[in-house]
Amino acid sequence: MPRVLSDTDVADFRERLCEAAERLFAERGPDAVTMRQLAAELGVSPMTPYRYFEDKEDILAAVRANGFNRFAVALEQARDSAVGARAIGTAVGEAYVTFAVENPHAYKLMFDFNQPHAEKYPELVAAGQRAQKTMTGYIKDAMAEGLMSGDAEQIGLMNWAAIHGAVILELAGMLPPGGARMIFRGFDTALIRGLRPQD
Amino acid sequence: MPRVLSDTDVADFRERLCEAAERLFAERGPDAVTMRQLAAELGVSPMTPYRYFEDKEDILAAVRANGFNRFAVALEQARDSAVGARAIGTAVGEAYVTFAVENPHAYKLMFDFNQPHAEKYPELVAAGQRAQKTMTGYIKDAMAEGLMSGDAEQIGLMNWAAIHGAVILELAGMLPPGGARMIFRGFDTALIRGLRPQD
DNA sequence: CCTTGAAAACTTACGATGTAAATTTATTAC
DNA sequence: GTAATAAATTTACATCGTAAGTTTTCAAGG
Repeated sequence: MPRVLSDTDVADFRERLCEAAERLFAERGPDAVTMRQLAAELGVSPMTPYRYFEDKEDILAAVRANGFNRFAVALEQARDSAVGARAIGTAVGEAYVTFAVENPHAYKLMFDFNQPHAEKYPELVAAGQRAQKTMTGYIKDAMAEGLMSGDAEQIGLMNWAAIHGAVILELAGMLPPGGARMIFRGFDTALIRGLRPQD
Repeated sequence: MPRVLSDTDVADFRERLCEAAERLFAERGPDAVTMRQLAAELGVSPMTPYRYFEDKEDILAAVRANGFNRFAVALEQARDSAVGARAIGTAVGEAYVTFAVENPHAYKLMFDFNQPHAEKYPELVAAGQRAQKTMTGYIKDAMAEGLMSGDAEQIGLMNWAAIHGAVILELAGMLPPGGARMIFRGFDTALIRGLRPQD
């Protein structure tokens, strides 16, 4: 009887709305991302998005998941463009900083630690883990190549924490522009030296 | 003529309001920090705070500055309780992690990068720089003692970024309790080794 | 074709928020 | 006591997310 939305209709709408949200974030800041503005961007009424998303939180989770997937792609490309654990580590770290600096709004949204109930969105969790996996995966390779020794898991977290911390300090305005990249490079060399086997 | 507020009256009110805001943050989360709730906590009408603060943004800036000053005190105490650059570095790092873990809401608010126009609040900037100074200051001493070589400013920021990243990972629930401290200790030893002079 | 009925979209409405404007209260100098 | 004015309150408004109610749209049965 009635017209019914196909799966691709739904997916299309969700995607267009996410794109509009990212555009608003980047061009007009977080305060411009309102339900009414989003609807206006798509030329629909303010309540229409509620047919496609649970609520605004659900929309933000989808945008974050999108961001994490783009982020993961950038990291994976960097990893695949380098040879050897040492070069891969550097390339991935540089790509990490580049993504954060070029997509500050996306990065801030992705890692906003005031986001409640992130665990309720499995797609978001999966996208985050995909990025994290690339960030930390090459540590084991570095150990296999004899570049490092220690607990791979902890060293991976260490490296990830360091870059993340540097980026966040820069995005918070507590570092000069380009500061995060410089700090990463310092880490890159110092950690490699400090974690070298034997001593 | 009319009653006029003394400077201490103003300072008192501002302080009591900041305390109420911190309490609301800690006990009921960010969404509970509304002008009406704040006013109710002080037993005044919702518009009264506007006699003492520009707007809500100004209140949050004051709360953040408060947090940074308490943070700076904790770091300075740690620095003054240890002897020798190596021990000071460890003590300050431990104090950093302790403050963040014991004051998660304050810490999150202080470093919330979604806060716009932070540069408009010189008191906040000064408080942040005060903390930064302690975080990075002992690096020069470490160099004077022959423990490290390199750019002191950059190494200080490096250390800060690493601890900050680890803390944020823990506050975001991505590390087990105590994980940030473990990661910091890993950094502490690895960086000392990696930054040692000559090689 | 037309009717029909449910899905989808829209319109309206509500409570909450930050805060501007208008109003009332309180205090002090004369 | 009274006038003047700072401080506080009350009222009001635009905007937010979204619940509820209404209208539109389109595929199937006659």
